[in-house]
Amino acid sequence: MTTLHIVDDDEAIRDALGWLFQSRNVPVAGWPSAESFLESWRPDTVGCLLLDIRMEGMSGLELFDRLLSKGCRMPVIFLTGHGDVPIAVGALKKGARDFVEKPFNDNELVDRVIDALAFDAEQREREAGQAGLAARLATLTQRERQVMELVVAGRLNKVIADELGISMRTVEVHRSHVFEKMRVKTAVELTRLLTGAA
Amino acid sequence: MTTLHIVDDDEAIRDALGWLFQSRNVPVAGWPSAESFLESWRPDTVGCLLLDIRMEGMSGLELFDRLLSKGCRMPVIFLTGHGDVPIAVGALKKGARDFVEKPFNDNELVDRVIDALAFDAEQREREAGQAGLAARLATLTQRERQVMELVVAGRLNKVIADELGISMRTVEVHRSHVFEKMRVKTAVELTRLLTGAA
DNA sequence: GCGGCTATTGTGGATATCCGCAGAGTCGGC
DNA sequence: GCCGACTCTGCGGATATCCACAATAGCCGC
Repeated sequence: MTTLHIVDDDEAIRDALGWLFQSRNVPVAGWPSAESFLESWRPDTVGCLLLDIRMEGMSGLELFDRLLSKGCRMPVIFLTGHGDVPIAVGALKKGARDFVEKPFNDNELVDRVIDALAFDAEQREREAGQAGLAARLATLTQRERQVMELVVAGRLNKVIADELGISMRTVEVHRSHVFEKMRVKTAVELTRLLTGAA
Repeated sequence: MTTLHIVDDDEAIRDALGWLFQSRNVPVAGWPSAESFLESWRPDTVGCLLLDIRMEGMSGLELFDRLLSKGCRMPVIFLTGHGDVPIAVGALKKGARDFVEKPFNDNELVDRVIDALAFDAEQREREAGQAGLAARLATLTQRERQVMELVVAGRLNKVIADELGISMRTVEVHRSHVFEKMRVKTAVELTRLLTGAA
């Protein structure tokens, strides 16, 4: 289980939520403002976000926007005592995970947070696989990448040789280097890797 | 542009919406109840749905559920004068396209409907490609399908022959039949077809 | 300048794939 | 019973792919 980040400018609420989640064995971190969380956020911050909408300074919605533009993919649950439908709809359409009104039912909120944390874990697992892939892709040279793209496009070696204006033999060399670096044995496996198939 | 299906038990609202959308050149069909629309719905019904939540008889939400279980993929916009946040959040999380409160702004509603119609058109375009694929897949025999799966899994012919307990030559025959029926020339192309790559 | 990386090409041989020609057995429909 | 399908198999040859061995050349850093 990873951390639930609670951003709310009301210390009493942060404390109450802190107790609630710690009693359910959900690790919690509290932040008194959108600014403070934004400052401490790093691309490798994991878990989920419980975000109050109305706060002094930056609002929860604005924090959400800023995080999105920074590439943050953590699931976000909005919490608000002033929630209205257009705001909820807008937040969800932008990609928020959930939207809960105060006063909330403790068990329900816990369920939603756990759901969001599970989603985050799954998402990171998926991305971990992609990270290894990206690392292997990074070891390819330009030429190898070109050849790889044509191989994955279904071209035969002779056609690739034509298109790149080099000999078939050279294509074979690059091709085998690609297979080795990408740790596959056939063009089909490589295609599956790059198109993200099971 | 395809049809906007308006489901609302208030004739005055249906009429008003009908005028609004017809003036914007959006074809409209009106339904006085969830039941009436559900009855007339067919898997090839296209466009988008504008659904009132509170109605005599079946509610808009229930209609949505029923349509989903029938495999309906039309984008749905909920319209309600009694909307509250939990309902909106629930509807959107179930896959509704949008959620609008009455009273609404005419231009905004039109924009959202047009957005939903465009989404529906794109979605059907994507599915059209898949339909041709499905048709070709249907022409394969059991054996050809088995061979195809192993080919796409990256196995060599000799391995496939082993796994199926048949000779390599037979695998080659099935393989070439698969290529012919699926209209591809290489295993890589076939893999791309089946994994839905660009 | 030497060593390492990249890109290039060739020869030749082992494997794999693609295909036409030929034949055979099963099963279901007319 | 014959015909059409699906399945199975072998032979041989044309292509394609995989790979070890061998070599040339430019670029970059130590």
